[in-house]
Amino acid sequence: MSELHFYNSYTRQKEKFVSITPGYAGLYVCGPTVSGESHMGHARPYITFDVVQRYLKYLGYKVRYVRNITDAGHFEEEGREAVDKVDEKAKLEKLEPMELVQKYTNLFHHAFHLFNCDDPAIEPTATGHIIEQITMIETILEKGYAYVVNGSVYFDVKKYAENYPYGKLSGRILEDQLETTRDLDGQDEKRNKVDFALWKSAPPQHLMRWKSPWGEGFPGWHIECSAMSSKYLGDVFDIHGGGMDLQFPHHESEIAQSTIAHGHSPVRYWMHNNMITINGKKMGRSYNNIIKLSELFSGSHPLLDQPYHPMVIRFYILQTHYRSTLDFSNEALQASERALRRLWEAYEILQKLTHKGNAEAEDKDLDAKVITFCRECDDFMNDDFNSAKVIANLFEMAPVVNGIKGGQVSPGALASGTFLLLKTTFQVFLEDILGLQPMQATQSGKLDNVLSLLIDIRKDAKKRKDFATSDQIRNKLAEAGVMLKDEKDGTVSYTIE
RNA sequence: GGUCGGAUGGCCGAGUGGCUAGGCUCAGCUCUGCAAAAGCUGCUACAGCGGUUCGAAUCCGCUUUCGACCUCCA
Repeated sequence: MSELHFYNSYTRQKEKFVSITPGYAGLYVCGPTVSGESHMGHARPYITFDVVQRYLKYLGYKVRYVRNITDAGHFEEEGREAVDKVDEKAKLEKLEPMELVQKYTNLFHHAFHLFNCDDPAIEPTATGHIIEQITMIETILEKGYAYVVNGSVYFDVKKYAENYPYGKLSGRILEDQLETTRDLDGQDEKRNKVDFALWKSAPPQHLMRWKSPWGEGFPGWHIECSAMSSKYLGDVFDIHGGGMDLQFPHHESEIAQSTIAHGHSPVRYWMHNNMITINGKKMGRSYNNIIKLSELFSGSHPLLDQPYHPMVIRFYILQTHYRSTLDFSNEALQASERALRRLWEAYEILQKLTHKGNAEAEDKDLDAKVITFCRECDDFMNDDFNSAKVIANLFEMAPVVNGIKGGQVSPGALASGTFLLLKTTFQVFLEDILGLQPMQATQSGKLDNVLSLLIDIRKDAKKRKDFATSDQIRNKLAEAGVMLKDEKDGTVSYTIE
């Protein structure tokens, strides 16, 4: 079997994954800012890295998955006065800031449970790690790479860039940055516009504030991830993930801070997922084009033709490689819904099928094909987590499964070992690695009883060739959202929408 | 303006220098009382123009065009 390789944004090439401690893998993913409801764009990273995390576990790694909650607001540094989004929103919603962030943290958790994302092993909050952040800032000050102005602390990027490769991750050249940003307004406390805040002095009306050696204030955005990732994963850890839009300045700043504080770069492998777009444009709060997850699940958004099940969204995201943009459209989502339904049905059929036990395949060609399709799934995941190709292979095998059930493929076409491999591959990749689940909630026994009564009545009608009655039952049930299906063997199955 | 990344069949989307991913839609056929489902078959694309090559959608150059980042952003 091949070995895991994936694209490292830092080196801009695919690299073989070698963990720092054999058998263990540390993964840090930038979590959400909980000043508002999560939208569709947020689904991309957390589903992507959920699969990464699942796959590492599948490979046998003990994974420590850390994903933070940013519950201390960031602030706009340039132009007007600092605006803290949490602070601002709390005032708007007339909530205590911690009340606000709790509310949106809860909503976030709820949504991602619906997506069947595993909970991270540790989910640290920014406000719970103020001391760690202050300590780290102090270290950076001691090393001479930060300066204090009016109770705020700024990181000296220019000085850093003289000694370290600043801009490598995001492909930026400091000189360009300095040149294109010459027009500072006189108010700016920073020595250079490229500098960023480690700690910000809080204006009097600011609700979220903590005591620090530099007066009351609040931490800068970038420092929380550095402080928390190093606390739980160490000064150097394996993988850091997040959206591409965080590459600069967030991740670039993380590297700079940690490099000074700890003496070396913090991360071995950087991974960045691409954006979800809508009409070709990135979906984002500032573009005013977001579709909230709650709206997606309920269908309550002008752009939505219908509600979409969380599993449809998950499948839709995994059908595309994580480094490609993914454009939203109802057509695409509906295609995913049908596709997932078909694939899942084949999977359920497969789990119920039994093999007749022949050790030798009756159809050698088909047998060999199936073995190849199964084995390739591992190779595809090992090649930069290519879930799109895994799904394509599963679809290749669906007709084999359906064919066995429908009689077009002989029950002994595959050798018993291959049949078992097929079963295992579907189960492992679909459920364990891609993290998909059935869309249909398990029905209550009572409804089952009612339906089987109707099905029996209809069977009698069919026996008597009373198709008017049998069709009436089927049609009326369909109107009520229950689809009946006459199987080849005379049984009747149904699905509930 | 700077940096970077895309442009693939009706739609969504993989992708490797040569062997037509996959999904959805559509059409035909098989099965079926009918339907649905399923199976089979068909629809063979890579923005344009040059170049490298025996051969390029895949490599290079130019053009057109879309986007991301350079402020908060997943």
